[in-house]
Amino acid sequence: MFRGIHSVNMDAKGRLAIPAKFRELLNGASEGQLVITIDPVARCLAVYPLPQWEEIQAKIEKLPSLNPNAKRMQRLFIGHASDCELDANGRFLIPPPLRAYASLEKKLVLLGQGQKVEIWSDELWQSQLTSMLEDSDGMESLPEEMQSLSF
Amino acid sequence: MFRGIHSVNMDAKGRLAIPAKFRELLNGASEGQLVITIDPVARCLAVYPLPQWEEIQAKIEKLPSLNPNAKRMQRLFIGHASDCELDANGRFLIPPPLRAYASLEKKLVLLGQGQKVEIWSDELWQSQLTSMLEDSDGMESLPEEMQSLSF
DNA sequence: GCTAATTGTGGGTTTTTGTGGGTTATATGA
DNA sequence: TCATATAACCCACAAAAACCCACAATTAGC
Repeated sequence: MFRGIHSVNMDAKGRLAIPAKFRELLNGASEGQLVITIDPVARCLAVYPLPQWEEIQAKIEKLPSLNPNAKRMQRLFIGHASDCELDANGRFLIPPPLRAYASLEKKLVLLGQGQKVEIWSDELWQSQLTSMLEDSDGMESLPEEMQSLSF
Repeated sequence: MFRGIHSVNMDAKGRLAIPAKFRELLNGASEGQLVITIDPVARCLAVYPLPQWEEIQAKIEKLPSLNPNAKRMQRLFIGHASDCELDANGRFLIPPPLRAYASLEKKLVLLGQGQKVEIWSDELWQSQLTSMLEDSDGMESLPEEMQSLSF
């Protein structure tokens, strides 16, 4: 299970070093093979260990092709998915089109999110974070399942 | 069950020594393995023994991914959760991003809160305490479940 | 009130992790 | 077929965190 936040730098060659904690999980689950794609909703990227990704792709492919939203989801999500492999130092290259989608420059933020890791530009993440924290209404309009959560 | 308040100092390396009482509880529940994350509502951190945290994470991950508030909760809560382990002296390192979130400097306050321990900057806690005490109206506008509590 | 044990604190050392850059291979297009 | 650009591979150094040990302070027991 991925969790936690890490600040990392993308180097001049567009390589991203995965922090040691995430690397262990990726190596364990898939010998360093991963899939990176875009988040269709937010301007960030999502990284999955290969096996988990294949399950997700299978589910999405089964959606009815004639439904425009399903088609859209397939184009965005599957269409942008690239296979990557970690090098000897635990780094991989982020494909340039994905870099552009998420406005990635030097400073990035990695967010562990259970089965996937999200990649944000530092700048975008900071503003996202600020608005999430300011918007205190959010907590009152939570889905029912959550109202009863205590933690 | 954690309870009680403790003042502690974070050392120059960002390490925090858990008071003996809490340490016993953590060691018993999880051999010193713990998870620290932010409180999405207040500017403080929350520490859980690993097993309890995993239950909570599982619940939160099951929330619908397309609901924006659920997503927000996942990013804040799971996104900031880091695994830590107590060293031989019962200390652990607070990840720098979390330190920043809760404005932690040297003097901290630990607050036992049942299944979790809250970590506050001493300064923030003092002002929080003052405002909680001043705002005595609060007690009259409690949710129904509480109106009937006797203690 | 003294001693002993436990707890809290500081800092040095070693190992791991992160970062940069050089070199070789591979692909692309002229 | 060759030239150029890009990506994979490899090595070396810098930084940080984990580990370990030793001492100070506090508490408890006698």
